[in-house]
Amino acid sequence: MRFKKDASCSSCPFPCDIYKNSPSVVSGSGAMHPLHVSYRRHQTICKQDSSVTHVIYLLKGSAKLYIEGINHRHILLYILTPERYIGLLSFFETPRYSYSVTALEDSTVCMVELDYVKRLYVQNHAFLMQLNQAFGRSVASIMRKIITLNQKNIRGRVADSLLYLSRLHRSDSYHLLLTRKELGELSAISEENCVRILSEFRKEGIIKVDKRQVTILEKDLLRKISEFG
Amino acid sequence: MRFKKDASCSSCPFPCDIYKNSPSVVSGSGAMHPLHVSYRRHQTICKQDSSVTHVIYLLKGSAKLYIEGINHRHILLYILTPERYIGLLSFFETPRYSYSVTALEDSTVCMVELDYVKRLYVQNHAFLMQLNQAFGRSVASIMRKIITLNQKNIRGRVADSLLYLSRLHRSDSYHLLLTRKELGELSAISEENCVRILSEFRKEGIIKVDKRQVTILEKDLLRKISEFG
DNA sequence: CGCGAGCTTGACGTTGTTCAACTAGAGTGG
DNA sequence: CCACTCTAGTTGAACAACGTCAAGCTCGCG
Repeated sequence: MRFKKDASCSSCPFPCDIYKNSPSVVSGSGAMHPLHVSYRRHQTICKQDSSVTHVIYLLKGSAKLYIEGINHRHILLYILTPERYIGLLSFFETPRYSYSVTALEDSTVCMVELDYVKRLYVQNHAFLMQLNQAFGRSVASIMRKIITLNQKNIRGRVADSLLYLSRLHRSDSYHLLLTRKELGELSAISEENCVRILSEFRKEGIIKVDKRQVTILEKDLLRKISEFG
Repeated sequence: MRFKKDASCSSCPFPCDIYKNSPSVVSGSGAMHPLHVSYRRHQTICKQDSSVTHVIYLLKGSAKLYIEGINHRHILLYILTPERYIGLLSFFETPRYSYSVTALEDSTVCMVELDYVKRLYVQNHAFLMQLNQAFGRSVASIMRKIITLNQKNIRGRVADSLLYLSRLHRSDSYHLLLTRKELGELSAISEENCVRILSEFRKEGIIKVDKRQVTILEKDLLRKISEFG
């Protein structure tokens, strides 16, 4: 279950970019009507093919962004952490989401109506450029993902995922937010092979794994494996 | 080799979106300075990792957009035909291209300085939305591509590519602009397997192939193969 | 205590890549 | 005009990489 409540931005503990860039009065009428919504692990924040009505901003927690393919097999593109847009890619897009987002931990988001953001967008150059740049970075990262998934072997792809998570957590030792199956989806491999590679890396002394706690011991080696080998 | 000449938009035989959306005077000074450039087959129009300085608009010919991966292996994302933006994805992006574009036929493009387009962009809502929507469609198509490349077998991927080209040419019979190797890159498979699948499809009576001329005979069947199997 | 979710490992079969050899046609220079 | 060379296309066979299936293990929870 989830709760909703109207939020007032001036009292919001997590003032977001949209609020920061809002003038005191947005012409064209209509107020912001921000809506804070909480989700628990496994709950879907937005669903592929459903219509895009709000810009969603992640305030607390974490979530996975993935595309649903054939037979509902998932490919996990990246993990969202505060404070990032969730609805960003789709904001510029056709009216429907081309991906799904699901909470990994209990999470809170702020939803702002799309129309409001579009009005803000055309009035505020700085905000416009901010959105566009964030968007551009997403595209660049998707391009890299395509290369990784198609041209690296599974060891390289798992190494990539582990390094990605290390950057995300800003530490060489972190708690995996993902199950083995999800880590496999992030690397576009089967759960079984994901486990196998983790075991290999552990036996080779490259990483330490205790349940979901991962520690990278040989970062340079892992980087070499990620680059191909 | 390529030739350059300054062009005047009012006399341009291919007036583009940028021109159509330009007011008579763009405030903030600076004229448009459009530049028409011709390329021959195999010449590179823009190069992955080089800096983005112009918005490029394809006027005549055709070109392939691809990302260069490990060991210079290419993945062909799509084919550009008039009148489409080439530099579009990168316009919103970081200062460097995340892909390369190479002419498939002798082609002509129009280049407009990025700064000019950015000024235009913030002044003209309609143009802004036009760009954003074109951009959004690109993203949606890349998402579908990821699914295709990762979750379909090679028969399905080649079927996909043939159907894609059929939509592009608006005909069930068309001249392949691509070599077998390039058709393989579009499907992210090896040249040899690409040839093999084409032969299979031919023997099964699904397509007719005479050198580069392809005719789809059993479109429904091809669609089924593309959907998996 | 039993059950289910997450994790782990081995064995096996399929899929797709790579290597190698060969053909056809187009372009080039003696 | 013919030998040459280069590119594009084609096919077969060997091999490696992954996915799938099956079995079992652990831990937390009702």
